[in-house]
Amino acid sequence: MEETAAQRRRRRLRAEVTRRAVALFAEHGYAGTSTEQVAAAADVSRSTLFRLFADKEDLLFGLEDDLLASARAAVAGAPAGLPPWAALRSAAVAIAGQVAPLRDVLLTRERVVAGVPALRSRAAAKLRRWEAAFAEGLVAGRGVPEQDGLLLAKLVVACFEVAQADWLAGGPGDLPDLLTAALDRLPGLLEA
Amino acid sequence: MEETAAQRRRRRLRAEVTRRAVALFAEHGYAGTSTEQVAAAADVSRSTLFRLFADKEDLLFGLEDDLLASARAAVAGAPAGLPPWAALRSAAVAIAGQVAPLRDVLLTRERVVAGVPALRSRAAAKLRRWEAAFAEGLVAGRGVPEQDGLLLAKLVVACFEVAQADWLAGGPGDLPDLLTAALDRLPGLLEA
DNA sequence: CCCGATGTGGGACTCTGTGTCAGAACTGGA
DNA sequence: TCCAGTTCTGACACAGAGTCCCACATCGGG
Repeated sequence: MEETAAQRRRRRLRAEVTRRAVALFAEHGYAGTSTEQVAAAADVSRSTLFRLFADKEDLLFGLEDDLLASARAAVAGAPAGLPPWAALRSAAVAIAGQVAPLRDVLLTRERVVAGVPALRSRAAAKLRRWEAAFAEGLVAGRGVPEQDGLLLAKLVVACFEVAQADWLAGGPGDLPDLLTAALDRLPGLLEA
Repeated sequence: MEETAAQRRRRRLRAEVTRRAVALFAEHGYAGTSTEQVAAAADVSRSTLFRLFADKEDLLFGLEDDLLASARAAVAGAPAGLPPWAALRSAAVAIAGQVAPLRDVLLTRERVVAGVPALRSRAAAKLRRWEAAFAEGLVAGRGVPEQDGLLLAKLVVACFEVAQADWLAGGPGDLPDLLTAALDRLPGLLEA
């Protein structure tokens, strides 16, 4: 099943609407921007808006969904000889490289999300989907026990999160390097 | 500042309303239960309901808030000689002991939350508040660097979560033991 | 050219969450 | 005991989110 023309149009429309919505939120605040205003700014009806996005929050979090699938694949597809943790590391670093070009959008979103508890919940949920994706890659592609897979995934996402916060805040180096540094710090922390 | 009579009454009222709300949600589903029905079942007005709880979701998640503060204290108050990770471990195991008697309520809640994405977001956010509490205990009470504290907190919460899932699902042993087991498994996972 | 399927806009509706307001209940003090 | 100030409560009105339904446009295949 290739990708139909309709699907392609839908994706482009989603991306465009997202772009304008984030801009509006950044300017007038999240609560201060109604879905009607977003719809108007994006030249669609409110009906269509809710057909494209599950809810208002989805306007902010629908961006990196493509990467989720590739995360799962990257874990499962790592060299077969690698032990689980090493495979996970390499996959995470690879994803980090793909996240890099999104820095500006992520920064803007971060600023909007920070002030709204409901959005921070949603962000947390998003991270759990990352955990699930990594875990599934380990379990399905490498036969890692389910509990161990989930635990490992949580570890790597925790490092990712810390590294990304550092990176967005303007820390030195690019995201993959910061992530590697965080991952390397892990064993030492458990001993101390 | 002792606790005023008004504060005590408010807490008891909150607990009672929560009890009835969870029961309603379990019976008719979360979406299928309006805040008006909850208010009626709890013999308060809708106004009062929203004065007691921030929002509808809070009816499910306001239960363990007391434990959050005690988590922070438990970390900061662990024996001064203990290294950070060991202090964190002992605090977490202590908290696990206090969670144990809530098993039934937690199970009911789990069943309601499982089917509603928005509630799962909220649950994720709740876990992050635990992370923040543990991290703050480490940073404020023991001078651990902020990033390390957050990372360690995430590790311990990840273990807690895995252990609690196991415990609620009927795994063998009580929560503190399961938590200890998960914590012990951590170093091995990083090497393999 | 027609026809069914899919996408879109419009509008009505329910429910959540906020704000206001008047009155009830409780407080400490004369 | 009564009074004045404060706090709590219920009733109501309102804006916005999200759902539903229907009429209309648009498009690809016979």
